[in-house]
Amino acid sequence: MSYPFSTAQALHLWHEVGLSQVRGDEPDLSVRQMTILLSVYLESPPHTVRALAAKLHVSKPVITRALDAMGKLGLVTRRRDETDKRNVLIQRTVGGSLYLERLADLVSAKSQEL
Amino acid sequence: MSYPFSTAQALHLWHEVGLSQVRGDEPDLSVRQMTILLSVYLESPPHTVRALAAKLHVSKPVITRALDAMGKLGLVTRRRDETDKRNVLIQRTVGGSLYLERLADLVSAKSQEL
DNA sequence: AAAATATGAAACGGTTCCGAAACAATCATA
DNA sequence: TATGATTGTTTCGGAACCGTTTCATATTTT
Repeated sequence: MSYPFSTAQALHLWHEVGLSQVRGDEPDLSVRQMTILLSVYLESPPHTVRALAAKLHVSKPVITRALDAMGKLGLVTRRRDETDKRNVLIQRTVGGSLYLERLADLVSAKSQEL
Repeated sequence: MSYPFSTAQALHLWHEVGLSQVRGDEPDLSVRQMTILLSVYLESPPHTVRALAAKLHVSKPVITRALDAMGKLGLVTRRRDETDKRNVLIQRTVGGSLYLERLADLVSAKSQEL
């Protein structure tokens, strides 16, 4: 992107994307859940509960519960770390990839209508 | 903005803004609440519960409760419509303006770091 | 004036989330 | 091997949100 947003454009973009999410049938994730999901998909593994909690400045139970919820939606999976069985490794799924792909397309499309 | 986002840039922007919101002390609004707030501030008055519910494809109680919550935070106010006393007019506040101003600055700033 | 309509809020039961604390499992250390 | 740390989960009471239904008030229609 060559030029940054104006603040007015930023709000319009947020509004449009929010409208699409609220109107749509997809269950809309909370800001926390979405941020966790994006961390898992945009940053390099491994992803652990503790590391995510520290990164987002939230407690570990917040991460655990968000993973429960997103796991039910098929957006992430958990697996035990075999080298250190205390750890849980959060893994990507096809469903999560598709979900974020749709989000990215939506944002990208709305950014062209400014 | 001269060029639209790439989908990868869109996800990075969403991630960065989400991180700032989750980390910050501000209470983060739900997607629905945020979208209602943006509708009130970006579109021309008057704003009624019914119109907002229709616009977002949600039920009226969803709007009422969101207004309750955001009212407590000082982001919006309600006033009776004197010409049709069934209506409630949702009004902007200084607090709401400042809140969205901070959001806009955040998004605009993060969009420059892509 | 009476009945039907419209609007927003309140009540209800169920689900989800929160922070704090307690917990089981695993690892590291001595 | 026993003790202490570390990791993720669970539990607890409290709060918020959901959809549906019911309600009070106000307006419109007949």
